[in-house]
Amino acid sequence: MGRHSCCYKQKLRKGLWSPEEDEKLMNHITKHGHGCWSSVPKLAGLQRCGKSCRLRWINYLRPDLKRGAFSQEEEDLIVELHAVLGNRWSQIAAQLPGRTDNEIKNLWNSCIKKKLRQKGIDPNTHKPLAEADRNGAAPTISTERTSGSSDVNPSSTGALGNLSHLLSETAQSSMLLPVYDKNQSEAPHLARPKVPPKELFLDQLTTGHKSPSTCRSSGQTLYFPFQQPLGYSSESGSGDGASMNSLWFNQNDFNCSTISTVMPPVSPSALSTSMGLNLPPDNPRHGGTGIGSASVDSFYWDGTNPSSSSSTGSRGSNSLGFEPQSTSSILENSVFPWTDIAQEKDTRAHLGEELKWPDLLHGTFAETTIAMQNQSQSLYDDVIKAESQFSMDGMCASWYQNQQPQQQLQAAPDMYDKDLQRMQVSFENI
DNA sequence: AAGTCGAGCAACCGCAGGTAG
DNA sequence: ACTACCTGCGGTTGCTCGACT
Repeated sequence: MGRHSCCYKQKLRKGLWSPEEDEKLMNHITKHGHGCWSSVPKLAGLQRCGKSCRLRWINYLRPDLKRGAFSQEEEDLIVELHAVLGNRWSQIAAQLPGRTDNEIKNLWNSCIKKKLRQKGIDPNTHKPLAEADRNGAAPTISTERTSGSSDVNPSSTGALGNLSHLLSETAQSSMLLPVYDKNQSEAPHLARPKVPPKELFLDQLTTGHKSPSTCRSSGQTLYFPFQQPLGYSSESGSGDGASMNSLWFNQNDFNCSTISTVMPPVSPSALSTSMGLNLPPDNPRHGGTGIGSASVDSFYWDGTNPSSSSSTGSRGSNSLGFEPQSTSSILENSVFPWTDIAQEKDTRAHLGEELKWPDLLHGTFAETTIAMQNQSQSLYDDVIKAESQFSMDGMCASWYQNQQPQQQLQAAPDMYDKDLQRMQVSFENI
C-alpha cells in the first residue's frame, strides 16, 4: 500500500503534457486499451508514470469527454448532488456524463462556491449563511472519505429541491443515484457516452469561431438539449422538479451502442410514471460488452474490465440507502425503443459524414477501430482490456448532434483553441 | 508597456480500498 | 493472514492567461 511504486522512479516527466505525449497515449489506448496503467507508459513509449497517464486519459483524452462550458442545468445538478453527496466528486461526476470529477471539483471550488455565497447560501451546508453561522462553523457535510453515509444530509432541503423530488420518486421504484452492480463491473463514471475529442477540434476547424468569453457559467448549453430524444419528449425542463428527469435524457451523446453504460440509473417504472413513457415489452440489447461481441457496424471496447471498476464499484457507498441495481439490468428491463435509436443513429452517422467528419473520424480512429474489427479478437483480449466502450457510429451521431447548438451559438470557449492546436499538430503527424 | 492580481484549470500528492499471490 | 501492487479518490498546488491598474 501507500505510494505508487512508479512514483519512486526517476527521470519521469511531470507537468503539462505535450501534444506528442498526448498522441502517443491516445494512439496506444485507442489501439490496445489501457490494461494495466503501470505498463502503459512503457508500452506507449512515455516517460510518465502510469498514474499520470491514467489521469491524463480520464481528464483529457478520453473520447467521451464533453468539455466546454457547463450548462446551467449541469450547474444546478451539481449543486443539488453536492447537497446530498458532499464532496464525492466522482459520484457527482457519474451523474454528469462527459464530465470528470476533476472538472466538477474545479468548477465547484472556483465558481459555484462563490455563486452560492453570493446568494447567501453556505456551500458546505447548503443552508442560508445566517443559519449556518448560528449553528456554528461545522458543516453538516463531511469530507471524510470513509465516513460512508454519515456525511449525507438527507434532511437538507435548502438547495435540494429537485433532487429530493427525484429521490422520492426513485425510492419508490428501487433505484438510486450511483447505481452500479459489482458483478456487472460497470461503474457509471467509467462508462459514459463516448464522443471523441476530435469532435471538438473538428468543430473548430469547420466553424473557425472563437469564443468572446471563457466564462464557464455562461448558461450556454453546448450539448443540451437532446433535440430529438429517444422517442419521447424532453420538454419537461420547466425549472420545477421535472427538470431533473429531463436532464437525464438530455444527453445528446446518446447512442444505441453505448446505451448500456450511458443510461443514467433511472428505473423503468420511474420513467414510465414520471415521464409518461410507454415501455415496449421487449427490447433486445444491441451489441455486447466485449470486443468479441462487436456488431457488424460498430465496435465496442470492453466495458467489463474488472480491474478498472472493481475498486470504485465496490467502494461506491450507497449513501442513500437504496438497494443496488445494475444499470444493465435496468436497461434490460426494456426502457428504450431500440429500433428507433438504431435508425436514428445510422441517419445521424450518415449526416455526420456529410459534414466532413470523416476527414478526422476516418483517420486514426476509424482506421484503428476498423482494423480492430477485422483483426482477431485474441490479439488484444489476452493483453489488455479497455475500460470503456464506444462506437464510431455513436461518435458520428454525437458529433452531428453537437454541431447544431454550437453553430447556433457562434461561439466556443477559448479553451478549445489550445486543444485545436494540439490536435492539429497531432493529426498532422498521423 | 509593465506590473499585479485573481480566476480557471491541469496535474500532482498522498491516502485508502481492492486484489492477487 | 500478510504483502505488494494497482486503481481510484479528494485535496492541493502551481501554472497560464486575461483583466485591471
